[in-house]
Amino acid sequence: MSEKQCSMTIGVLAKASSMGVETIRYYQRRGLVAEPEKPYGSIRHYDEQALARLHFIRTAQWLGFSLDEIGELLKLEDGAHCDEARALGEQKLTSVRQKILSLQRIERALEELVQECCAQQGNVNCPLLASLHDGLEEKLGEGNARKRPAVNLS
Amino acid sequence: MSEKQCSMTIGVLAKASSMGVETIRYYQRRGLVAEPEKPYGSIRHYDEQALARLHFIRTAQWLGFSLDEIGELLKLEDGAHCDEARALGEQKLTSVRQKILSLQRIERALEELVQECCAQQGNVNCPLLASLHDGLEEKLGEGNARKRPAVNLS
DNA sequence: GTTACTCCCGTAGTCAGCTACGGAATCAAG
DNA sequence: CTTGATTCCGTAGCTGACTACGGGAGTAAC
Repeated sequence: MSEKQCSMTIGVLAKASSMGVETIRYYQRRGLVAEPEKPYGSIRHYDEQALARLHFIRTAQWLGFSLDEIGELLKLEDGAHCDEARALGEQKLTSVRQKILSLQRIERALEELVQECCAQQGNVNCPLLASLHDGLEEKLGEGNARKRPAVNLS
Repeated sequence: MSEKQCSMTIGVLAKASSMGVETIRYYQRRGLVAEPEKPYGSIRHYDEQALARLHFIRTAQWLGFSLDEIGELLKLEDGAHCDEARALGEQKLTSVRQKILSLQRIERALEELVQECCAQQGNVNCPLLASLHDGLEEKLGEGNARKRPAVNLS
């Protein structure tokens, strides 16, 4: 179970990790995954460790770490730098919490706008569009109106 | 107060809206802001309405609307399409709420990881890094492990 | 009337994280 | 030994929202 065929081509590795071949090659170029030496012929072979690393990358990515930050984490990989890893985790936690707060403010504003639209059906004046024109200061309390998107909603 | 100098150059408009000149020109190219005819000479002049539109764009952007979506909203601008505007608002509200849920799951996972790191200071084995290796299935309940970043934390 | 700033316009570059393309080499099956 | 899939490698394209550059023209101040 922990020792499959310790020799996958990149295509097999891609399937095993459900990533694209090109993605893995991209990670190699970024230095996140080592390129194994070409053993015989000229085709590289990958082992369980490579698969584990892809797993690591994907999990960290899910937690919101960028590829650069994942690079940092991988430098601490031996487990001896718990403090640094924790610091990175705490930073990320802070940014996640800020993002949640921003989104909750946005949620409340949108909620109100949509409700107002529901309340006065049939009227010609749309309160949602009106609020976009007039700004949302009343709805948000001053100081909350940011210049740029508070959050990337993809 | 509502009628300043009804004739700003793009530079003045940029300052008034605290956007860059290039940004405004970009919005013109995208069709979000009208290019006024060149009146005398060959320099365009903008009025309060242009400023209001930039305000609209920024507020909508803060709410998480993309420039494309803002284009949609602007097509409804006369206020007669309250239903469509509300529908767009509801869609956005749904995606905001999903994003909040994702972030809260991430928050919980990070919280636990950081706490474990704090709990066993001085140990060689870092539980945060270990979890990234092993995956977070235990911490998240199966089915939550997404392939790609759940959220853009910029 | 000269200097210095701003505007106009098109094009191209930036960031992140991929994704695609094209041509040569290699490998496995028949 | 040929066919067809896969790999290798470099380079280029994609998305979204800007941001920068370069050269020419207009405009304002002294």
